[in-house]
Amino acid sequence: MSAGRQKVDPSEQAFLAGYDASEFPHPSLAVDVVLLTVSEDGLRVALVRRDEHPCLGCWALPGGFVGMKESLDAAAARVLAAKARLKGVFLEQLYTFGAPARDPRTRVVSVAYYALVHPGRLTVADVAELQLGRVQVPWSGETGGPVAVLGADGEALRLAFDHAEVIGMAIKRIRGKLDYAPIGFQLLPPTFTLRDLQAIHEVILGRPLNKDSFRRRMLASGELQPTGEREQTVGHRPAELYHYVGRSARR
Amino acid sequence: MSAGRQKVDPSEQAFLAGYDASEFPHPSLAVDVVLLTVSEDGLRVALVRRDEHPCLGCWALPGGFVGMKESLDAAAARVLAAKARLKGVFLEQLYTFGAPARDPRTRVVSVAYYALVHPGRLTVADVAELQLGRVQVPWSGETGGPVAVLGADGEALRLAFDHAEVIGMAIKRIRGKLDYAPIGFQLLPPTFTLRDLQAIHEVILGRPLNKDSFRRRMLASGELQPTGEREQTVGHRPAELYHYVGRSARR
DNA sequence: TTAATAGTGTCTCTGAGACACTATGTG
DNA sequence: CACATAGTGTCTCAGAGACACTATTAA
Repeated sequence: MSAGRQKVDPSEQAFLAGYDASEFPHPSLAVDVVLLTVSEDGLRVALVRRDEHPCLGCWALPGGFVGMKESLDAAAARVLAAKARLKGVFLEQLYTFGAPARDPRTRVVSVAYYALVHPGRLTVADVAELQLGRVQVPWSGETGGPVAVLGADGEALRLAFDHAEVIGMAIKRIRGKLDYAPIGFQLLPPTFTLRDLQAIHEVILGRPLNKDSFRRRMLASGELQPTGEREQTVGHRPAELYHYVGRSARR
Repeated sequence: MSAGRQKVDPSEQAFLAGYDASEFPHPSLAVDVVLLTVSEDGLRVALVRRDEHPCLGCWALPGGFVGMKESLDAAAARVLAAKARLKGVFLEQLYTFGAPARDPRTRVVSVAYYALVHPGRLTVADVAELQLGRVQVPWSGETGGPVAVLGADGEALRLAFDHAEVIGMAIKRIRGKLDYAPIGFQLLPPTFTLRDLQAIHEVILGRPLNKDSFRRRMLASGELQPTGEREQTVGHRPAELYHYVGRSARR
């Protein structure tokens, strides 16, 4: 229930059957953001290096505590702006992780968000202690479970807390939403070819897609509008450039 | 991020860029459970009457605060056991609601869960101040948004806080998951006919379904096993009774 | 001209909807 | 018997996969 805990009178005590008064000190509340992007060699996630205990030297998702007068969405947006200098990107709540021992020091419940962005909008260099790890998904379909993340030199990164699970949950979610929500477009520049879009879908789903069927489905959706322009200098016949116009343009 | 807040040394201060130290008092953390069932006249949700301010006399979702050493899932299960005397029912996290002013007194962030149960397992009489309201969904498909809930005498109930939104989110979620997750079976007794199952699906989706196609789809899924028994005394040809055997039985 | 990819036309296969028909219970 | 619903067989239609073919650009 959503009652506050200012005055705990006997009637509220009775009302909250099963609630132990000794539990009144409440958990800390944080947000963690799974910032995903797709580069040429696959799916990538933004991680920051922890410079203190616990998990010193591990890599963690960008995160922060929720302010008292701040909505959860606002907290996630603030974290994204502070850690990755990003504003106005796709950002959606994912799941809330609250295992009692997920942080060994104290109780921290974390509301996880996921964000999607085109790599062109990301400038890793200007944010210290941030890297884009390569995500390795050890399951197919929407099975779910923890993932591995590889660093620049190909070795697996040590991930902090339950963040391997959190990233896995984000992958599972976007795989499920990919074919009915405008997710792929978030990972592309404003104008793109159908082949670009298919590559994004294949990277997210982790399997090849049928070219013909993909083209038909995308064009039939009415969410794409041809710009009349073509890609430049590609060494072969250039493809038409499209841009996303959303659901409303559907006839 | 999932760091605790025991010792806040300068390096952590720098690490948590954008985090204001004045915000350290953290929000209260609660769980609310959307307990849904399907009776003959439609979808129903369990509500408890608030007997104090704010929203005195309104109807609220069963809920409670999260204990310091209790997982979120455990808190939701505890609430369900305390308020509705239910154990072992389907229970899954839904969404976390954290608008700063959702509770007018103090900041309460609520992790919403939804539970599904067959009405035969519910005994409303033995729990005081609990009623099963009739859910009226004012949108179609998976549009989402708040719902209305009607009391026994047909008038709309005044719902506490943002609980109309929370229930709406639960409906949206189960509509989306209905055809790829074993949700319908949770709302039926262990043994049921295909017509029963179709009625459940129709109530959840809020629209009629094609009988032939529904039968084929369900039988082809391999998740149903005929018991060899038939329903009794129905005034016409009795239908075969099935029970749910899960995904593993798929060939 | 050749290489490489863009884009089209068409065939088949599968699943959903529609509908007719048969089967089997109660009153 | 009539009546109501269970359950089956079959036709059609729409979307996905497969594949052949044409189109268009760079080198």
